[in-house]
Amino acid sequence: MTRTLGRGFYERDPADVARGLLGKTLVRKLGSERLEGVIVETEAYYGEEDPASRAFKGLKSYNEVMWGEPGRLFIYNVHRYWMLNFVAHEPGGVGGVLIRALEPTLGVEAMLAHRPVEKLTELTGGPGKLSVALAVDRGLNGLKATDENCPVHVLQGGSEPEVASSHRVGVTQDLPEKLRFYVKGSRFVSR
DNA sequence: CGCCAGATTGACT
DNA sequence: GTCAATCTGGCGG
Repeated sequence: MTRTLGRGFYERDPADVARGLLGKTLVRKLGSERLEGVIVETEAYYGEEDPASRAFKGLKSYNEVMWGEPGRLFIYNVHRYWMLNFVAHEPGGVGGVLIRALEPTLGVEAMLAHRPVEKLTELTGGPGKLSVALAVDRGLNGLKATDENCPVHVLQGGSEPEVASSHRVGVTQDLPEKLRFYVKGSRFVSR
């Protein structure tokens, strides 16, 4: 019997949560369909002290969930794509973890219906790609992923992969810390 | 209201 | 390598 990750998992420093999510299984329930993939790449974001964070400009209606309960979904738009994040921070803090890449394990046909591609590594190897494949959009923002009935949640257990880190991708102003984490050697990690 | 920029992607020189 | 698509919010008139 697999269980979903609870609030305690997400109520830590975002970098620890980002590392901890690697190797775990992300579940997307779509009606009667069930899509799954193993998380292979994440990035941590902090609050108003992090110039790359959506929380940098202070509390706004679109980013308010970053101040809220750890384990909720935080979804926002960049260009024409949706970014899937989990709210993660220590008690009283602000932050989140961006899911950047997955290795598809279940429901590949349904994912391909959302996002037709030749190679499987092109299906979920990037934050925008993965959201299209899993049909993630704004409508999921703020949902409690700690609830196993949530259409998006993460399972306990999984492997403990070898983790590598680097600076975050695509940000104009990064912090000195390396806040991007990925499974070493995975073909599904973006770029 | 109009214009700019962004944690992206894909098509093209 | 460059560049634009297309959505959302920030900001100035």
